[in-house]
Amino acid sequence: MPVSSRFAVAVHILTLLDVKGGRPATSEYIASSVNTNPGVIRRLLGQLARAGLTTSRLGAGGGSLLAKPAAHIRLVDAYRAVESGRVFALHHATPSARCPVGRHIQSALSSVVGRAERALEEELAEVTVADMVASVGARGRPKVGNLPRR
Amino acid sequence: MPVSSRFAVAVHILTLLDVKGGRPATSEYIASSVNTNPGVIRRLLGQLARAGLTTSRLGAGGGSLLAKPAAHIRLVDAYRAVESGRVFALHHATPSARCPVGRHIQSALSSVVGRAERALEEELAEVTVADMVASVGARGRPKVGNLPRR
DNA sequence: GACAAATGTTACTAGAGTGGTGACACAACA
DNA sequence: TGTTGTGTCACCACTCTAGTAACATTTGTC
Repeated sequence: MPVSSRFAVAVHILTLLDVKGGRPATSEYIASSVNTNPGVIRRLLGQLARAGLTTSRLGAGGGSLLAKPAAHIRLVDAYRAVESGRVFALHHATPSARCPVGRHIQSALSSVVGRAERALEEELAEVTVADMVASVGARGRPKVGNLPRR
Repeated sequence: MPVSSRFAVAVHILTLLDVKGGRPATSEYIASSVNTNPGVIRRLLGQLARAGLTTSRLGAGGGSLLAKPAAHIRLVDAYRAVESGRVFALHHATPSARCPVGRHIQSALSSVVGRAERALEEELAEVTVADMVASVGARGRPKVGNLPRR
């Protein structure tokens, strides 16, 4: 399964933005914390902004900010913003319609796969960016979030 | 997220093997139902056999069989057999240790990601190959399985 | 008004993973 | 002994990822 790190970096970005607490963070600054290239960060910030999770200020003194309180941003929001949302693909070529299994396997599979993907997203919906800030332990400022469950 | 169809094809194979009910299925036959190349099927069958889900008979009249009753093979077994089991990757390069967020984000993330992946696998553990046979509607032979939940 | 600092976007690249294809040694049955 | 079929390897084209560079545009500051 080709696995991407975009979700991990997106959560890192959002956590960092909250820790900065209102001061805009430049892509250069974020990139140095993530240990990657500013271009990669800007690409992800573009997706997060399109999803309404971040905003940015152009020009000198600019940078990115959270678009809403960290306690209102769930990790599943970041996930949907930067990933396709599909963990599984069905068959590339449609199976043989002459075979009883081939004829119905895809609809049977897609219901199972849908439940599994939903379970994954529900788990990501339980955690907010504020929770991440808390569990990262940066920051004294009292946050709404509590530690991740369990 | 790079998405593979191996799980879908693996479930297709297992379902087909049970429907054949004890008669060995050749990779050629399976490939024609899946609508792909016998080589692809053999590659997957190798992984399924290594996981103890299928066996095969060499030589003329040979082919593949389920290694245990369909009701005892859960879809999560197929998933673990043919996929990496990782839906998410953490950062490629380790984040900056000089940043409080960078220092702790990976351990915080891996616990969240672990829970999400576990939730996905738990959902796949609820369904057996026998369930798939039933919901595909092939076969009158009474099976243990019942229809997928919900 | 000019300069510097940032974003937003595009394009290119190397590397990895996927699945399709062919080839071939080996095993088993008739 | 010939045929059938597995198991395995190698190769290829395609796609996705992330790293990198470049550049127009916007904004703040002197």
